[in-house]
Amino acid sequence: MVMNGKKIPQSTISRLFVYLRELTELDKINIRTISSAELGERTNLSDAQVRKDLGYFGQFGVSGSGYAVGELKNALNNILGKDKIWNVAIVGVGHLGSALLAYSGFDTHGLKIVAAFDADEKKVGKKFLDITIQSIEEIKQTVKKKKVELSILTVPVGKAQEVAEELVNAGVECILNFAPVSLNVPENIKVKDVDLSRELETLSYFLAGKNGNNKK
Amino acid sequence: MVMNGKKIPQSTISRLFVYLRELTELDKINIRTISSAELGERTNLSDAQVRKDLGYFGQFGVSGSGYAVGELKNALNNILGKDKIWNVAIVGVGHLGSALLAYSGFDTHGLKIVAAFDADEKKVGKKFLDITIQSIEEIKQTVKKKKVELSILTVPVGKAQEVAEELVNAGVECILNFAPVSLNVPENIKVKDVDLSRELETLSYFLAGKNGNNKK
DNA sequence: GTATGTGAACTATTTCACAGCT
DNA sequence: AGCTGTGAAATAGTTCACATAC
Repeated sequence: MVMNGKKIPQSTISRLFVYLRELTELDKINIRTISSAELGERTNLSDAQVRKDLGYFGQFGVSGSGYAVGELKNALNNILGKDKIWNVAIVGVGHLGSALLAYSGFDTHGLKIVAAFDADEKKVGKKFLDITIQSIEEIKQTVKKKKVELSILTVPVGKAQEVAEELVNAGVECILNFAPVSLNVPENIKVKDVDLSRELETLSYFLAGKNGNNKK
Repeated sequence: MVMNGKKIPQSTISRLFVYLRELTELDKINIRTISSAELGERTNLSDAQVRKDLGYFGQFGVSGSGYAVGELKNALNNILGKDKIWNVAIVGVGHLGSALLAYSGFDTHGLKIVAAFDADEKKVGKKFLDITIQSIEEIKQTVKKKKVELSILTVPVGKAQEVAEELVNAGVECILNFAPVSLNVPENIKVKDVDLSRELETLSYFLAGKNGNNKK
């Protein structure tokens, strides 16, 4: 992406959320200022990395003393669009899907689960907290009615492409895909893959000692 | 990492697993050869990327015709150390932990869950399939006894560092960390972070339209 | 003195492009 | 003719290092 003519790495965005989380903690325990070195220490990143990341968005620090925790927190909240609450749908209420449904952490991140879908007729109609599981056929109308903006895809590999198309068709623009398959969707749809087996496999590869180093 | 004097990107390793998965499918449906362009098509990667990745490990292709599916599959299985089965422990049997415990996909990836731990006394002793949940105190002896090589950390943020240290102390060298916190562990321990909230947050940031493009 | 902000240098990774093999 | 293998070019991302601000 581009900002003020500078290109901002995707990884910078991801780290901003980490800084924000840390700043929120610091704020709670009444720490008022922090240097890039300290913030880096707490997040396992270099001081230069912290400054560079923040530098893409403006000048938040004070030479000689560091960053004002509260101010920087607010700035990041603003930059990251955390003022808004996003409506999320979970598609596929198997083990992983129901774990995510039950996971309470999302609210604190501006994400609200408003719907859940499953192809299994036996599951349809069941309630999970305050969400009633609906059938896949109802995706389109529910996405519109509940203004779903983001969806989490936790269906089996074989169904993933098909369901993804249904979501796109219904107007969803962002998909967090847990199926270990590459989804083919239009350019304007943002897909993020989370492939748990692959993460583990990659780890085990490194464990096998076939690598030359062990750096993170 | 280094191989034949060439440096191999971490991301190449990760993609190798994707190729392997695809090749296994192709093999099942009796497709004998495939070009880098076709394999790239199926995995949403460029032909050049496919060839470059494979090129780090040797010459597997035939000019003019492509790669022999079976051969390449075997080569990758070998390179990635998928001949071995890795023993995995899950620490923290909450929603996510139990979803992973129940997730059957691991076996097909050479990963075998051999133990599960939880701090909650009420959960200790309960069985999940053929795994009995043990208390955190038993980590050290069980890791040794069951030869746990890889662990999945699904405990609350506040406990993560402490439990990670216990795992390291018990001899575990690889941790897949689901807690949204940076673990401080010795250099030789391989940690991979999977931060679900962060993935979603990053997606929502892009959804907010504050980015300049929508490329994946 | 201490810590930021930022070009410049460095490192990593991807894409290009084409010689060479079948 | 078609497709690989691979240096070279291009692009992306990180770290350095220092002038500048408080």
